Amino acid sequence: MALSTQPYKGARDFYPEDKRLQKYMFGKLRQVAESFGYEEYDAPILEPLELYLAKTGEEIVTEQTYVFEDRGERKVVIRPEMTPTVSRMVAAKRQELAYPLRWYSIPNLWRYERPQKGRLREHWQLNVDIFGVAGIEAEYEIIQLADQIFKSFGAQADMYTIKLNSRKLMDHLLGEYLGFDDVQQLSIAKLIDRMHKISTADFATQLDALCSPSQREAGVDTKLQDILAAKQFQQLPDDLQQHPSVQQLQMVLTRLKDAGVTNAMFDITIMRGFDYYTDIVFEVVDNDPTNNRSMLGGGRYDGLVGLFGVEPVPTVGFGFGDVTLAEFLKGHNLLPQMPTETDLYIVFVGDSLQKSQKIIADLRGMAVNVAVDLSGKKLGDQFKSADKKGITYALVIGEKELAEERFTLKNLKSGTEEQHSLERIVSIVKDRRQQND
RNA sequence: GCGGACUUAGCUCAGUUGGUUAGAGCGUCGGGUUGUGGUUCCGAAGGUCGGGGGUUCGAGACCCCUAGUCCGCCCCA
Repeated sequence: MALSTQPYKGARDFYPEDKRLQKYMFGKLRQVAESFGYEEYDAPILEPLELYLAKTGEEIVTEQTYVFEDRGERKVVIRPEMTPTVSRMVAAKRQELAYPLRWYSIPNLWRYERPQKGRLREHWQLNVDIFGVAGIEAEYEIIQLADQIFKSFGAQADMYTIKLNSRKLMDHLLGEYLGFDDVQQLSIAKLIDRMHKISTADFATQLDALCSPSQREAGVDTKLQDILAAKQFQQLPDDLQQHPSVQQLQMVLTRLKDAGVTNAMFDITIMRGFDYYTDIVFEVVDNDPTNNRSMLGGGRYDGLVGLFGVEPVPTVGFGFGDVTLAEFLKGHNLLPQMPTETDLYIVFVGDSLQKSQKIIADLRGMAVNVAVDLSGKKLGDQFKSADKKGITYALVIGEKELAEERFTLKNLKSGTEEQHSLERIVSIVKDRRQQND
């Protein structure tokens, strides 16, 4: 049995054309984050198991992460997410950092589960966080940044929707307002989370099953369904409209609108899991019905840094996975041509390779990316090879060119061919590269 | 962890109710007289039909197991 050439389950090989796409996407992400003053950080891919146990149940950690014992008998996890790590880093330097702290990273993350559409075992995820701002200015800035990412890829406002909700609102609604106990709240929250996946009738049935007989009698379940049908704040009962969390959501949405973000809306069904979020949560979903899933998600988590035994630091952040981003870009036809980094492919007539070494070095010295044909094949095959690599320009060097110090530059896309000095060739080749950027 | 579909050449696939040496297109390689490719012409290589077991005179096809891929569920950081 021969060795398998497949990559590990749920992980991807990045051939140069795949890596080019990744470089393009990450480049834009970095550019936008940095334009808002966010600084890039990184951390080890391994973390001690305890870091995740503190925040999540043991089951989810041991069943859905890569966890193992190292040679020193330490329990180690390959990080499934970045938030605990960045919280740890901030806590470690709690006193000496300048707030508000604006950080971002594009970590490689792993989760142990069965791969499916838009969800692999290994992926990259942009993480953007702002630390030290208790007010909604933080939400406003972070969501604006998220929106700017989509715009930077050329997305139109009708291609995606930014949905906001508040965990405080939901806690108040399910707890004080409707009177569900803690266990019920958790189950109902999970039910609401997958509300869009099931039919209204199924939702009603499952909700009914979670209510006590007296709650059913009082019509609590229908009351909740009515509220969940609300598309705007005005459709909420007056009591809820007066709740501070609603006021805050309204303010964030108003500010976003003023900033030209027209596709942000209130969506009471957005739950964002159920772990560390403490207040406003948000998601960006693809409007393409065939990819109707959340691409980017985040919210406020004011409690995490404090878990490390330091004064808590209010935080708002989001994560944005590379797989869902790529699907969005493909689905909406937003991917540009991504040419190779190689500017020039040098082909030889006869045995001129050795005599051309200085010319090649000079070209590289002038910041041209030069690949040299070493095949010794006939000229036509050398052109074929350059074209297959996607390189636009081929430079022919033979006895004639070496003697005249004028070289034949062939554009392989158009088929045209001209003789120029080395300096002229450098400027032509660089012009083309700038047009692509 | 559970369920469904799929797996034939490097890639995309065809292969009739089980019947001789398993096919196509694209790609790859070689050639069409030694300084011009991507279009064309000629030719070639390339497959224990995912792996193992079974039924049968005979299996790419039928049955069982197993691996992998994809799609759902659970879960979602």
